[in-house]
Amino acid sequence: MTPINEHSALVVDDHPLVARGIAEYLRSHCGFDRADAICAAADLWANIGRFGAPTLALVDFWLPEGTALPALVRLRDEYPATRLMVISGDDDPAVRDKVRRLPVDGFLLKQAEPAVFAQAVAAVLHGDAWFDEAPVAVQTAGETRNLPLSPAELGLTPRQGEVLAMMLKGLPNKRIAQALSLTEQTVKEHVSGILDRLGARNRIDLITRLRGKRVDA
Amino acid sequence: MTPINEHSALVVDDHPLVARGIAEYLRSHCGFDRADAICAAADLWANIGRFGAPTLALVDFWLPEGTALPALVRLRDEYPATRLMVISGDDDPAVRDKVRRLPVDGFLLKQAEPAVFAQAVAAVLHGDAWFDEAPVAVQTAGETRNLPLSPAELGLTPRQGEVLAMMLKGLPNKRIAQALSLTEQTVKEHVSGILDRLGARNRIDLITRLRGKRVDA
DNA sequence: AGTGGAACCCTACCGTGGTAGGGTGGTGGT
DNA sequence: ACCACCACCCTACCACGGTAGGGTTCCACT
Repeated sequence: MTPINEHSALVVDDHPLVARGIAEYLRSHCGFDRADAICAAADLWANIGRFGAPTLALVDFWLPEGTALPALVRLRDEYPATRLMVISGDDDPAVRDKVRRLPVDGFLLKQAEPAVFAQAVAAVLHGDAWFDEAPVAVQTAGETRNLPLSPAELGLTPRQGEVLAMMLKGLPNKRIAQALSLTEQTVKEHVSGILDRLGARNRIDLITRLRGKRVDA
Repeated sequence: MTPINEHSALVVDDHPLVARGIAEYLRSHCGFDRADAICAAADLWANIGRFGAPTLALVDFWLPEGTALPALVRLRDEYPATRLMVISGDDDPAVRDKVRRLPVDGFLLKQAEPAVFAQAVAAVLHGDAWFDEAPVAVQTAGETRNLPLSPAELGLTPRQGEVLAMMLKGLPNKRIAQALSLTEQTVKEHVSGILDRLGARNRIDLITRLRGKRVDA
């Protein structure tokens, strides 16, 4: 088994190279004698069985199987001495919230600077908690992080594209009409055309089908 | 400047540790003499100015500023000898599509196995194209990759939660009613309660506001 | 015993969404 | 000159969504 003062770490992330990169960093810059990279929760238990409980476990919130929540509570439960940190790539407030209620010692965004990373790891090893603050006014995720579709690639006319874009913002026909200086009726016809082309029964069906997507002008 | 047969690489990714991890891997496993990690498109030009154009550039599709598209076309334009690969963390078909129309030499998912990574890099260096195939039946992104909200944390009654969940799927009142064995009218009242509580004018407003979110049971 | 809320049902009313079926004018292609 | 397509306008009709009244049961809390 591991000697008393040896520091070992486990990194769990579904991106093999990311896990390896972080593990490597822990070895070279954070004074760990051993750091293993793991890609699935299943391998986690196997690894612990072989090498014993690590000093620190860094676990990605999103794993291929879903969230890491069950794995985290089990880890905490079975190996209470292991320090637990959660890392995440996307800065979703809901994720922060969930993590804060979890029995873990720290939370960190993957886009953190290596120096911050080292600082956080040191703090957690020392017995302190380390929770990343939300960066101010960075509302990337939902809005910026998806590609606008062009009307053409949906088989729509330019005008239909404009109407669709406004529909997806939740605007009613009347508002669309006045925004485009049209009759409500003309808008309705564009809407009918769009629904027909995209195979949706009504605008709600359309919106839910295209949920999260955007269309440009 | 760099000697003729030396291989240098540039890795651009907004997650510092990821960039470093990949760069490290390129050095240790892919025969690169030099591999720099960069986090923003801006630093890219500075680095090239200092060390010359790299043999290979690995660029994340999503950068803090938005997509890497402008940087990619400029790279290809100004340094046509540099082999260009795009990497991405999320497997969005729209991203694949955009990349395929780009003047780049390869595309790769970050969750690829290191061995695949090495293989792809070797192929591209050799002058071949390397485009990752979409994994079959992995529809993670949109669906699985967000946390369900509980009715309670939205200030809703359990029943309202059930109705809301179905509303967000785009179901009309009538369908919801028969699914829950209710009168359409009763559903309407739940809907009114939900709209009222969440401050939405109508269900479309509601759906667009909560776009991408899910609610459980 | 009384109060309040949640869940359920009812009738009635009205605004919006969507379809049908008609029309005009402009543009690009053959 | 013709056709096809797009964009725009019109009237008329009906289904759906949502509000506003009214009501009953059951349960939890005081």
